[in-house]
Parts: sequence; structure tokens; C-alpha cells
Amino acid sequence: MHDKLLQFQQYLHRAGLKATRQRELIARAFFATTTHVSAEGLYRRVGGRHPRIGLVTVYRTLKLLKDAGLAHERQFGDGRALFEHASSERHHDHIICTECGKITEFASVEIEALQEQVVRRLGFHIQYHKLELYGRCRDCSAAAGKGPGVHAIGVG
Amino acid sequence: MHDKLLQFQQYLHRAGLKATRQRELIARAFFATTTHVSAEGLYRRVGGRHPRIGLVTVYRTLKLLKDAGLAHERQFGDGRALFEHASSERHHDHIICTECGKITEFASVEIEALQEQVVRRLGFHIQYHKLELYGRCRDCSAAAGKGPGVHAIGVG
DNA sequence: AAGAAAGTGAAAACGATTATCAGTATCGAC
DNA sequence: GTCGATACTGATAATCGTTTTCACTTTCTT
Ligand SMILES: [Mn+2]
Ligand SMILES: [Mn+2]
Ligand SMILES: [Zn+2]
Ligand SMILES: [Zn+2]
Repeated sequence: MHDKLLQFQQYLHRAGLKATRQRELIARAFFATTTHVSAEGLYRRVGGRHPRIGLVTVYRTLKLLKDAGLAHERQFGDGRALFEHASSERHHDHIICTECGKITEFASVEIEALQEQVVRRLGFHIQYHKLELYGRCRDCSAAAGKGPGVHAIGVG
Repeated sequence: MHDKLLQFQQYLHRAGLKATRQRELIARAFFATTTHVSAEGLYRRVGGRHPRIGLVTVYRTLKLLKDAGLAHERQFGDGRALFEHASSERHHDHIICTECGKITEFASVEIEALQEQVVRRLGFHIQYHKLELYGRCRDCSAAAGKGPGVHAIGVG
């Protein structure tokens, strides 16, 4: 639980940055998430806290968390970034329900291997990739044709 | 060459829309491209033409081209949309050079088949997907360590 | 305690895209 | 061809997520 916060603070120290109350609160809120969260969503989660934390500081802290290697930023289709924990998690890709917005994670070593092959064949030296599948989840498929989906659209 | 323009105009007619000079010029410029082009890039290509065509109209016409099934919109990481021809082209994915921005296309039936498997296993009903590989292209790998890349960053 | 350096948040700036709106072009009916 | 309903255009303003600016505050080392 607290080791990630510690890691973050150690990163700050190493980089000559300061461990402020705001950063701790934001980092705690981030580490407490289990899903993909937007800057705005995280902002709302820390909203009730003591110092009136600004959305700007949430953005800045999320960037620091990325720099520290503790957060990943994802760009799904809808124009806003979503963030998720990075440390100690292995690589995965995502399936997004076009109806309810639900995000499901998966990993396929076979797909990754094939990607490597393709890339090598084309003379590229791969650094990272992004694989997103879009479709209807089981729930939304079942509810198809029965009016708009039952789940919320927003994610975080 | 001209059959795509014809298809577009037929679409406009079918949809009760009008075939304006601007739309024709923009569509011609679009069909003349061979790469992935941004709205701004297409705007520059039609810029010298007779009616002072506005960027807004380029955006609107690109949307119509999509509706007509003649253009695909791609969202790579950098916040702006790129457009490419759709008609008569089969599905493909992209490798983007992180150094020079060069975009290379590829297709892998094996990868697509595996994606299908994964999705089915998770109870999703797939609609479309996005696979982007990022890395250094051959040229940029060769030039590595010899200062900034030689190619332009911009695409269109 | 004191000062250098970094951090904060309100507000403004940004960049790509979309909406508004008053004036203009298109096109089918005549 | 003319006419008129309807769609279209482009300048401008608005949006939206994110970043910058900047005057003031906090941290942290000595
Ligand atoms: Mn994830
Ligand atoms: Mn392409
Ligand atoms: Zn769903
Ligand atoms: Zn390159």
C-alpha cells in the first residue's frame, strides 16, 4: 500500500523536487484507485481534502507519477487521458465497450510475438505499442435492442 | 481517379446535400493524396484555389467523405486526426517512427485472428480495433546517435 | 530562523475541432 | 432561364482537455 507512496517520494527527492502535502494527497488518491482514472476524476476524488487542491496540480502530479514510472497514461478514443498504476504490473492491452464504456484488460503473448515479427520484417525497432479492441461487452450485447445501455458512460 | 469523386457526388445527391465548388476542390485534393493527411494539411493543399476555402469547410468535407465511406479517420498519439482513403482499400494497421514520424502500413491476418479469439473468450462482440506500433524506422535506427533525425516530423 | 528553490492555484493561453450566424450558392420546380 | 426553398460558406466565437503564466506560498537545507 504505502510502498508506492514511498517510491514516489524517493523519486521526488532524487530529482530535487519537493514532497508537498498536495502531492501526497493526490498520489494517495491515485494509488487507491483500481480502475483507469482521468485527471478530472482524480481531482474529484481528492476534492474534499484539506488544502484546496487545484486541477492543475493534479495534472502536474500525474506527470510526475509517470516520470517516476508509477503511472501509465492511456489515450482511448475520446480525447481525454486515463491513468492507471504502472509499477509491478505487466503489460496489457484493452477492450473498450462502445456502448457502456467499460474497459477490460487482456494480454496475449502470441499477439505480442507476432507484432515483433511484423516489425522486424519491416526494419523497425519497436519501442512500444497500443492495441485497443472496440466492441460490445457481454452485458451490452445481451441488452441490445432494449434501449440505451444501463451503465454509465464516464470512466473515472 | 475520377470515380471516387463521382462516388462522392452521388453520395451527396443521395443524402440531399449539394455539390459545391468547395467540396469538389477539397475532395479532389484529398483523392490526390497518397499519405495520411491532416485537416490542416489538406487545407494548405487547396489553399491556392479559387474560392478562398476555409479550414472549417475542409473539416466539414472530411466528415462528409467519412460518411460517404471514402475516408478513414485515424487518431495517432499526437492529438490531431489524420485522414486517408478508404474505398477499395483493405484493413491495415500502422507503425509510426517515434523519431521522424514516418508512418508505415501493414496487415497481419494472424494477428487479426488472434484478436478475434481473445475478444470472443472475453464475451465481447468486436466492432473495430486499433493497433499501432511505435519504434524507430530503419533510417532513424541507422542515424541513431548522430544528432536529430533527418526527416520532417510533420505528416501532412 | 532564513533564504534559495520549487510549488501552488487562479486565470489566461493553447490547439484541434465544432457551433453560430448572417450572407451566398445550389438545384429542382416551374 | 428564373425563382425560391434549402443547404452551404467562412469569419468568428465557443469548447474541451491540457499547459503556461505569474504572484504568492511552502519546502527543505544549512
Ligand atoms: Mn489498463
Ligand atoms: Mn493507413
Ligand atoms: Zn458494455
Ligand atoms: Zn524514422
